[in-house]
Amino acid sequence: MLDSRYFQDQVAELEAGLRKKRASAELIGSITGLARSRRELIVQTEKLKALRNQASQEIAQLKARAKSDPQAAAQAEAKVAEMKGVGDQIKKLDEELKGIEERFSHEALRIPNLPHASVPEGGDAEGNREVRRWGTPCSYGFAVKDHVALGEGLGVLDFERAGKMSGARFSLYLGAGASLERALIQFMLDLHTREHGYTEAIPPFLVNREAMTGTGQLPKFEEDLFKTAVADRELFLIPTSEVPLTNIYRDDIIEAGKLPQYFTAYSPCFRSEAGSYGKDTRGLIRQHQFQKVELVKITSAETSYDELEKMAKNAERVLELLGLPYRTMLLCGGDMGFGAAKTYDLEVWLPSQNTYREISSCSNCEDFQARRAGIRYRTEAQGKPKLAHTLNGSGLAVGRTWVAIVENFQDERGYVEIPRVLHKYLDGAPGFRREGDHLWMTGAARN
RNA sequence: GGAGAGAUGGCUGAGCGGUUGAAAGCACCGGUCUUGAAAACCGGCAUACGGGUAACCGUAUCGUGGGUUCGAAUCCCACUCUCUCCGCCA
Repeated sequence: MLDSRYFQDQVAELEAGLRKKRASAELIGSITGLARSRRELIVQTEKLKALRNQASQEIAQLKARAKSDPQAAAQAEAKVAEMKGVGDQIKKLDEELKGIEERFSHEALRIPNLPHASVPEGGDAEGNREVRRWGTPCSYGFAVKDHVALGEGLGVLDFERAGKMSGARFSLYLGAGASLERALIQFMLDLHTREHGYTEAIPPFLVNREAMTGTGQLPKFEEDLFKTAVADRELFLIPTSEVPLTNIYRDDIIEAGKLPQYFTAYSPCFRSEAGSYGKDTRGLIRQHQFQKVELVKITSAETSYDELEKMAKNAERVLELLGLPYRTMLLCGGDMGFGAAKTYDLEVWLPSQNTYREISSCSNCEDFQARRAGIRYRTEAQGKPKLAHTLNGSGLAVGRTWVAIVENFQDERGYVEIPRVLHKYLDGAPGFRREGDHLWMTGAARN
């Protein structure tokens, strides 16, 4: 949620920001009027409440004297009668205010974050700016296969059986395929906890409506989520562990000196993919369930942009250690997500598609999530709490990393060479074969 | 799933329906004293919203939501969560 000053005194800035983000200016709609009515109603009801509080004290004092002073008793009765109407009036105004507040937050919660000044103009991916490129795509002396052909060929990936039990956009990894996925998770977590200073977490994978609202998935994007309702209890499957990790400090005040906080977690992620019909229907690229290692930072307002740069580097490091060519894109306003003020996307090279595909997205949400979720911090022991800044990034999407490894490191036999940093996790595992210094995924672990 | 107990400020813990934002203690911060520290003493110490250039003022908040009342931490109802015991389970 945005600072309420944008709905009152800084409407022009709000409009400019929304324009840059290619968000409809209709979003502003009635919100400025609602903000004004809200303020007026608050002034009105609070005046009445002050009157009532004062009268209540007078009544208390009069009643205390009433035993010995019949006049005081009569005065108390009169005061009570007088206040009867005021109470009703307050109740009426409170109801009216509640209605306004509901409409106000209904709209305010649906307005996206505004982009940082350094975000380029642009309406779609065309407007993104490449900031870094690493590695050189390999040239192959044979016809490259995509990861589906390779995975099914090795017997480590089975979409047909996954479909039988769950439907389209689900996958079944088997044998060496599952081992590779698990090794990637372990490798990423080890790297981020041991070298990048993140605290590992295993958070809940089902969260409530408040948590989803805190990070911005709700109320606007409910149709993108899987929801469970068991015995009247409403829970949502997380679309990313950004949600539980960021909510660790929901409604908290973090004491001075405890920032920044870094968290990393592996989790499955669940997305309905409503509205992506026909896109990426083949393979692991777009699934209802996928695995991800997430990075989340809670920082002070002063350091969040430095921390964003570091976070993007942390994610890039994973690709570099795996030897996967990538480029880093600074997203333009129109291509950014709802809560982000600035986003870097990492895109990995996929030979079968002859292009770079998104594998990580690192964003600074500034205080947008913190305001919704009530995440604050103190700069000094006695200081006023301030809204924290929250950042999140993939470190990385595991399924897509699996795809990139299988495709980039395939050979003519249809085997996949395993990057050196993964050897310690996979050497000796069924479905892998050592040839000198090299380790290959050869599949055939299945009977 | 069954039975019971509870939820008050950073923590512990009082609180007859009426100056209770809330006693007391601890913790924390500032000061006096001290060569320094401790002890002792004095003072301070919640958050949000609204008004005001500001000093400051007002309102709300005692798990959450409703109700009764001129007035609710205190009474009533519903819900949530926590703890204990039994059952079940990884």
